[in-house]
Amino acid sequence: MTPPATSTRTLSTADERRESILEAAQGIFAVRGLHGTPTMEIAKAAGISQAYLFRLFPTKAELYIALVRRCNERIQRTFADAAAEARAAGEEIRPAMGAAYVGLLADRTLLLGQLHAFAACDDDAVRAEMQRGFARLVELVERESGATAEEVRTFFAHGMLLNVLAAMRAEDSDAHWAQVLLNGC
Amino acid sequence: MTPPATSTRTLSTADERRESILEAAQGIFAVRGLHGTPTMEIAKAAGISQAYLFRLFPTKAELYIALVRRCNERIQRTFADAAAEARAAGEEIRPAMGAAYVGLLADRTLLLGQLHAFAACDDDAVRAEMQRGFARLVELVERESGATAEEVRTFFAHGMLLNVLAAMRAEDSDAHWAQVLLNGC
DNA sequence: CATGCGAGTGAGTGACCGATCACACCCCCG
DNA sequence: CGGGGGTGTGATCGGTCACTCACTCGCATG
Repeated sequence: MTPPATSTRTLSTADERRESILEAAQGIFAVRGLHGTPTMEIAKAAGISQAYLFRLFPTKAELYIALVRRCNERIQRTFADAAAEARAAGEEIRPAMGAAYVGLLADRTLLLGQLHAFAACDDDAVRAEMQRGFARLVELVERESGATAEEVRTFFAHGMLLNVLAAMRAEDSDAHWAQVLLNGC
Repeated sequence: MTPPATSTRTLSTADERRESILEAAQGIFAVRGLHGTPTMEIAKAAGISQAYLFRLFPTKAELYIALVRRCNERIQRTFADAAAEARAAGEEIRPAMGAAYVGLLADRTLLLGQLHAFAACDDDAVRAEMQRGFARLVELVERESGATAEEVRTFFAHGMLLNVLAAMRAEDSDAHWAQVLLNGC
């Protein structure tokens, strides 16, 4: 069933392929979004044929949703880990979650991917996945940080601002507006 | 040149058509975005043939950019008017801009359209237009309201949060996360 | 070695979409 | 009334895209 770890396989298992496809797809979808990126580009980036991509993900939409779920789970896990570590070390939770947040910002494709996921929310399945992700994340932040509703709201608001600033490439601009809005990151 | 106002014209001028196309396009593009919406749908919504749409806007991208510019100008004008009115009435500027802001929120297509415009920022021309719009808006808010950089940042951050909440249809949800994030609108 | 199964692909197919073009129609002006 | 310029359309084209199918190959097992 499971090949030994020392195996010199040239072929991958389907699960390994799915994972590497999702990894490649994240970088591609993050630039042009669900409707803007052809499946051929993703297949190329993943190093497989387009035909095989469609065997592993029966539909472009299903691939996209799997990617959205993966990103949401990654964000969720990052925050949960940070909170758990702080709690175990007897440190304050709130700054730890802030730090985890800043760490996430380093990944530009995550921010852009999230923005495109919001834009793709016209699709029912995408919207359901995003709502589910937000629900879990808000719950986690509230429970772990003990912040008030207004604090939580401002926390997420600044996150969304960073999404759009990433899309506009504010970091590459030294214009006044970019300085003002990016200040504090 | 200009037809008399009492004319019983059945044909429109090109400028009138362009305007009604942009009006129709806003509602359509706001749902599925630049890459997700076919030009045929816009032509249908505007009540003209697709061929004529392409005569009035030589390219789908140019139509989209004209729309983005129109939206930006509308936002800009709304804020400027609110500030001017408050100033003339001797009232405080900052609450007036907040009120103008809330008024803008009533138009869901404006929020969704802006979100899709951010997502379309991979296109150089779209990004340039959005940067220009943001630059002018930040400048206006700063100058008129006299807010600090941090206040301006938080102001825009909450605006961007409302964009994504509109995309996720948080207003139609009575879930906890929606209550928390929408509270105060 | 034989055989069976999962990994992987080249070559399509039908549908759709952006863009074009030849042409019809309306309206104003001399 | 005739003609010219602006409004508007039907038909279509070239290209692209999501998705399919028939097929090959690699590898573990007996």
